[in-house]
Amino acid sequence: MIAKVIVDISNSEIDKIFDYEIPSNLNVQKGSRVLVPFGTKRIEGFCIDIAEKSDVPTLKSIEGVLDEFVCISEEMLELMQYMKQKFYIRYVDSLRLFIPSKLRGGRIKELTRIFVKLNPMFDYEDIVDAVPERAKSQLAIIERLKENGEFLSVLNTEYSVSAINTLVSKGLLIKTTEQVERKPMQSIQGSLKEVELRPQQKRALDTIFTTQKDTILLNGVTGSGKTLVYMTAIQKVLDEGKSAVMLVPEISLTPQMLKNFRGYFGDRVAMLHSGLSDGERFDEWKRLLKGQASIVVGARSAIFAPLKNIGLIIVDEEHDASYVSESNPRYRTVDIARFRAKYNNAKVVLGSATPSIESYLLAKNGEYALAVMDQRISDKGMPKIEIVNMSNELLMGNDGIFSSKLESELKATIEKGEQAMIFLNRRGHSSFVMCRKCGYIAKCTDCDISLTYHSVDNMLKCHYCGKRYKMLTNCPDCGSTSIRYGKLGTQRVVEEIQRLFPNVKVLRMDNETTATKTAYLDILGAFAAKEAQVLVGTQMIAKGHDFPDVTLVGILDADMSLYHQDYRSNERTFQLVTQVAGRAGRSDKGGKVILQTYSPNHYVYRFASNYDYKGFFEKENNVRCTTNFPPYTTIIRVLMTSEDEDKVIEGAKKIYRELLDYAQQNKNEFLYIQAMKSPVGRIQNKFRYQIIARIKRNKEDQIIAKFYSVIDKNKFRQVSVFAEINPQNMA
DNA sequence: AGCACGCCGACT
DNA sequence: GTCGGCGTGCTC
Repeated sequence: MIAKVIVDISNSEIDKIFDYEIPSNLNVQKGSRVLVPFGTKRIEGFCIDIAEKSDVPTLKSIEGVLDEFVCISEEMLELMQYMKQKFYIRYVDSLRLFIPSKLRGGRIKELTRIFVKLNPMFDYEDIVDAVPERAKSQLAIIERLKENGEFLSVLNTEYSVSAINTLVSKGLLIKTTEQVERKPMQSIQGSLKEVELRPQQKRALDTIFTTQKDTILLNGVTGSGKTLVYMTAIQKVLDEGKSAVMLVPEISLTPQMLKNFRGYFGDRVAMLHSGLSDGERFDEWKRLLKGQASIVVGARSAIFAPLKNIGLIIVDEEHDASYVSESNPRYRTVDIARFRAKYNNAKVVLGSATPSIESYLLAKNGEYALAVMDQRISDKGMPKIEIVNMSNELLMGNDGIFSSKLESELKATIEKGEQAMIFLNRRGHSSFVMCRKCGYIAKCTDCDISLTYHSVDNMLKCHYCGKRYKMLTNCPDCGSTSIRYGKLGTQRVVEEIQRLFPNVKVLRMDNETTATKTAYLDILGAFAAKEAQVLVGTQMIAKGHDFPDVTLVGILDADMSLYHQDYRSNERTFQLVTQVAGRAGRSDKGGKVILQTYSPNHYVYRFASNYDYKGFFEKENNVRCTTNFPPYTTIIRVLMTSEDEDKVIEGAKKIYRELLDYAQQNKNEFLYIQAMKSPVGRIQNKFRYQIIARIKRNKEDQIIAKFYSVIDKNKFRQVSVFAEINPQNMA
């Protein structure tokens, strides 16, 4: 028999199917991991099929089978083929996503920890006698270990290292390695609360299980009880003997959220997220593979969990950018979810208070079923959003960070002993240019996209077409010289609050203060414990815990993402404002949101302040349609990088020429195609050049395929080339 | 990606 | 003469 093998080397030249003879003594199955001779080396590979015969004249033989289980299912092998044709992902790269990294490399390390116990060669009394009377801590350790040994890591927290080591070197204590069973977040236990479903929740469930469509968009406002709908739906498929996938953005995988699931479903839940060690991940993966767990809760990559017989896949916060993988392999989670749902005859539920324009349009056009929950569970309703015009503040002589309104509200909140969150919008790294007097924003004449200021050459640039403009010295609309560009830091905001309210404790949360994984939870925990009255932060504070005592939310610099050079900036700003506003007024105390902007009349704020998603959608959808942006068109970006600038330029020229040729032959399909230096011209010492095309959608598959084939054909040494579809950011 | 093969310069 | 530089091509 012949095995069709993908070798575990990620290289496009080698991402082919190789044939090997299966020796009769080996049990090689479709989906087995195998060891094969390859060139002069031995290498790991995946058997993706078994065949009777091969066209290759001389074959080598498989040398061994690596695991005692089949690690890639039939379903995943089909998914691999799908990912190849849909996202041009190499076979190996898909396969690597499907299995925990621990499995590769042939060494599955069982978790071992160092265990310390009294040397059983001696009697307890002899050991005590062997220690000098005055070595108090050594005696204490012996006493501690009299009955049972202890893990060294635990012992280290109780006694000094030197005392332990002295005993070990005397041979009175011995160290052994013990296997430990890993159970991530074991301490997290919750309890199930019996909650009656509200009519809207029942209706949503009804839609999920009765619709003929495979995908349901659940548009529920914050606090409408989506989680309960998810859990009830999962319970239902579990009762049918099926399994379920629950995806959340990485940042929402808080202990609280995991607790809910543990409380409801207990041991049937496996978790896959970035906080796990390789070993923990492997253990959880194996529990899923063996069917010991039938629910997986995790971030994006959990969509590849080795579950069988999936009945339901939930994608919470569907609009979140983290569902699109931006580095290789690049894929869209929802597409994978829909593939797996189709294969298993299951349902996909996309939940969000603020669905992406693309998803809502699909729901509107009948591709998805739509379920709406527009009422909050608490009777308080949504907190009122008040828009403050910062241009007026400037006219009144206030050029500070806070408007007088926000300052007085902050004061009142602090005096009442309640909490406030100050949100600083810093999405994106480059800054737009704005007139502080009239709110004029510099935009590209060709693209209707705001320009980005580049301090290096003091120019304004459009990141979509590459057009360059001179930096403004005064406003073309009102002539004011009060032109602002640049960013506001969380640190400065904290200082300002401390200056205004010297006795108030303030916490700060941003990229700098959350360098470690737990720092983020620590800060949120401290705030929840009311150790501080004010929390200042970036996007990070938009999601996460419920803080019942937060009655005021201030949004500074809302415009930052509004005028970011990105066609999605309106959508993102709407989502952000809605989400941040949802932090306020979670309890009976109610709440208030102050939104500071230089563009108080912008429709994003108008709709956001009324929590009018539908209104926003209609408007934004219209804008996308008339300006020819996605989802009505598709943007393709080809990025070429190299340490050698001449080589990238040479390669880019060649690829561009070929693509331009193709574009001219298909003039009707192309709205735009241009080659340029990337907005960030050099990253990690590599020069970056790009080709950007905007195309109509009716033949997009064909055109995208052409782009990939041109890229594939033009391989240059020392130049890496790849394509992105509707890129999330253009750096 | 590795690694062998192979064809040119400067060393014992 | 040969050690070793890295350009080219192959891996069932």
